[in-house]
Amino acid sequence: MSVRTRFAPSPTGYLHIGGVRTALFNWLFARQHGGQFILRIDDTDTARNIDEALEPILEGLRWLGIDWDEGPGVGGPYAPYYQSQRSDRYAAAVEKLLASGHAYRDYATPAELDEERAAAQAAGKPFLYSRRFAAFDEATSARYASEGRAGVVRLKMPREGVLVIDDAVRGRVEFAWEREQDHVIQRADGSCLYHLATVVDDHDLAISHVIRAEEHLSNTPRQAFIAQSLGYPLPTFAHLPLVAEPGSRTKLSKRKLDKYLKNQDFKQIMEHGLKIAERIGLAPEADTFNPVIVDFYREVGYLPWAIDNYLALLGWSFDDKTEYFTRDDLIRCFTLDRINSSPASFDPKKLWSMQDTMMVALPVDEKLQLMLPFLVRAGLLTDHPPADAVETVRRVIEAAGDRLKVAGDILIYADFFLVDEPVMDEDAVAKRLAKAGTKPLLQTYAAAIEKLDAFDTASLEAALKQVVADAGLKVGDLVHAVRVAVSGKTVGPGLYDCLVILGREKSLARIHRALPLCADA
RNA sequence: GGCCCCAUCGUCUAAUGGUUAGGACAUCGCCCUUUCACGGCGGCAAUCGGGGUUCGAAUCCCCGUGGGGUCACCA
Repeated sequence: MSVRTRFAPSPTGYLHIGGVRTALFNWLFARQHGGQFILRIDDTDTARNIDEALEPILEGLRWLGIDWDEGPGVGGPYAPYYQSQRSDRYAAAVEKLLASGHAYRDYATPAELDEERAAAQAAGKPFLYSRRFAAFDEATSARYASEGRAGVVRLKMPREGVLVIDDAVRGRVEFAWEREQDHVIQRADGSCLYHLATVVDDHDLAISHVIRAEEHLSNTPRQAFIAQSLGYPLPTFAHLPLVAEPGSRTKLSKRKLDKYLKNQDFKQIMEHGLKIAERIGLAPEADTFNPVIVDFYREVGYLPWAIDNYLALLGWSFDDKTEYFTRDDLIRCFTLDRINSSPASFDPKKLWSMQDTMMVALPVDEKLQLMLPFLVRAGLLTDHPPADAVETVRRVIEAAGDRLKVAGDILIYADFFLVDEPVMDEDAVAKRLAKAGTKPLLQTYAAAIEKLDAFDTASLEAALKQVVADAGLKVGDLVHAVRVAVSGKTVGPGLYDCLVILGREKSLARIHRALPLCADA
């Protein structure tokens, strides 16, 4: 039997980092076995704007390189891949379950159900529906209907025995049938619910392995019941450990951003992202600008494979040492039996570190291609920048070296090269230029580099050392001042690299322009 | 609360009965250094508790304890 896995997102408008981990594991498993990875859209509930709410999810997956063999955009032999378009299959399954006595029509009102639930709770007993308004034949149905009651279809769960699931991650798991509710599978309006739909689809699409998060483990009995009642063989289940909050074991949730921001590591990642977002005019208040959502990383300029690689290690490991994988290596190494069963908390610092390592290793040309769009969006470059501007950026990237952690960092390191006049940071000026004695030093250095034969890093450095030596001072007394004078800030690539990239003329102009900011001494 | 799952450094994890319990991130110290960053060297740091089984337990069993998930006409 060929391996077929699926990722079945609901069109919610965003791709959750935990969802990506699930998708990734399904994808890896399918790729390793030469099987198919299917994308199915579980939209049984949401009726409106599916396209709009789905696009960010598809885009996120594409960006991450998680490609699907069947599903939206690519079609496939089992189309359609939207649950909203498969309702006739579900209706047929419901009829079959009704006919075989595995389900029944129920006419209890929500209030009557609440009453039973409250009574059970008062008695300290687990709630189990009495089936008081169940209709097992047409006549009873008709009678309830004539009373104005609306009917749903419920599963008629077994009330004895145990279900044994052999989970690929957790091993043998047992459930007592008597603890299972008579879940609703079809609403009063005839539409079907998730559990029914997912079982029918997994069977119809010939899914061999259902790899999903642990939160679905307790849903498994009702799904197994539906499958068995319909005569379907059970797929292999693999329940993944939850992706938990930083420093905790609670499920990671998009809505708890405020809480996570109290975590220093998380906060740092967010604030760094915000700094970049601000420069490219992104609305940081946007719902999706959140490190729990994949969009955040794409917009800030992370490398997609860094996300994949990091996420692969959340709940899975290859051995005691290997942490960095190429795409092919990961596909080759991945196995279900090395998936962990305890929750794994999301550590933004570890992700950052992998991102850092991968970005450093990236060839300059590739960095350039990733970074240019950020400069365009920030208005520092035009849509089709002239070759000399691109060359400047390339030289900045080389000079900045490993200071560039994400593509968006180019905005912090390249901005002052690309404008006529750098923005002078007040604190930087106060700290490095306003000091007494700085002005004559700068003037002397300006005069020295004006006369330099070769305007290169070695000559610039030698000249600077000569100037401070003549004045009986230290390198630090001048180098910081020059940096602020030409760039407006205290941090950046190596100073001599900056001067060379700017060129003699601009460097001199900037130093002269900064002189009035110095204290008169 | 019922049911289910889980339990090794702060975090991700390795060790599938025999290791001084290993690695990575974070952290701390030192070195390098014109800023920032990188890098180098070193340090701190864990088997939840109690009983068994065994020559021997992080590993197997039981009981506690703790954490988590789930209990919808959501997915």
